Amino acid sequence: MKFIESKQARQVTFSKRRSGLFKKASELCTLTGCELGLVVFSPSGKPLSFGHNCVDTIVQRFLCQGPMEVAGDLDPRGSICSTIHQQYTELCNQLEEEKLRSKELEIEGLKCPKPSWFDTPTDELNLDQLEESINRMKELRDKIAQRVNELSLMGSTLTLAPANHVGAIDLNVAPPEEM
Amino acid sequence: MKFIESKQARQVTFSKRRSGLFKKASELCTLTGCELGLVVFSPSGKPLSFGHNCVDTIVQRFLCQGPMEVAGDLDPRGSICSTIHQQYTELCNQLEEEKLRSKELEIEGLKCPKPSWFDTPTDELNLDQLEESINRMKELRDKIAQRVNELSLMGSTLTLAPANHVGAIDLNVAPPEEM
DNA sequence: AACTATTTATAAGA
DNA sequence: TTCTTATAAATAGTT
Repeated sequence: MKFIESKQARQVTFSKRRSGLFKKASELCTLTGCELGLVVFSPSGKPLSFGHNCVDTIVQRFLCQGPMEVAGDLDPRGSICSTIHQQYTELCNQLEEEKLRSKELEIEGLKCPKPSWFDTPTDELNLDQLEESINRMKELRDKIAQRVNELSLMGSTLTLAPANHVGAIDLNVAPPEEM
Repeated sequence: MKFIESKQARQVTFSKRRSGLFKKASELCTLTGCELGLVVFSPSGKPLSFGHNCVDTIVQRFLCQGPMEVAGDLDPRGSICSTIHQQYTELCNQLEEEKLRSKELEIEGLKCPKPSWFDTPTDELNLDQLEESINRMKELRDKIAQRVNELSLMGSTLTLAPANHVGAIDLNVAPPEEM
């Protein structure tokens, strides 16, 4: 038993034996209830599959994304490898996309503002840091004062609550022992 | 022709017909030079495969986690295919890793704290918000005072800069026109 | 595709 | 599982 040289005879034999093979496969399933998947690429490169639903769909999905018509006299044996190559290329693209996505998310993450000095618990600060906080409060105080003035010049109808009127706010930092 | 009820007879039939099927498949390949992949799960769930390396390894990857008996290695280019398959598997793993990384970065991004009220530009605040700022500053002032006291009780060798000594800090909110 | 001689597969029994 | 054998099925060669 060896390769049939005549292209025509080969095609006939393929046709007969392929249907025989599928029949045998089908019988095996009927008789023993086994699950089975079978893919055959014809000498002209056309994929034919048979099998239990789940197996078949998986095999088909992987091997036969689209109709695999082989143009001209290309070696049909190349078809599977070229399909694999297609899959491989697709995977490469997916990987590149994922990497890009990761990079974007990473950049986004770097934009994430660090928790404000104001929010760090006071009892974890040392004297230097406390001093820094005081200085920042001074800056903010000045800005607020400027903004209050700005709003009053604009004739805002809103006013500060009595407790926050000018001169009524004591923000001096005074240790308890001197209070 | 129907399902064989007897478990034993079914197993025997499976064994015989399975080898017959594989033989037919093999003959089809020899005679027509087609490429072919075949997977059968025995009634006991054991996967058996036949085919060209190319098809076989991929089918294995998709269908079989467990050990597998492989019959048939008709493709002399098997080593090339198995290399491609190795690369494919590796790519799959890389892709999974990337996806995991993206997911982690995404979760990290959601943890990103919102910018503190303190950091919002003063000149975008209205009187209510300014008042809120003043009140928060008062809270912070008290906490800082408490912390300064705490540190001095602990006998810290560090001290506040002269400008921030008790009584020297004027954090009163005073509009410029009254300064 | 259909026919038929021949080969091959396989069920049942061992 | 393997072997045997009677029978059934598949198929190569032909039309």
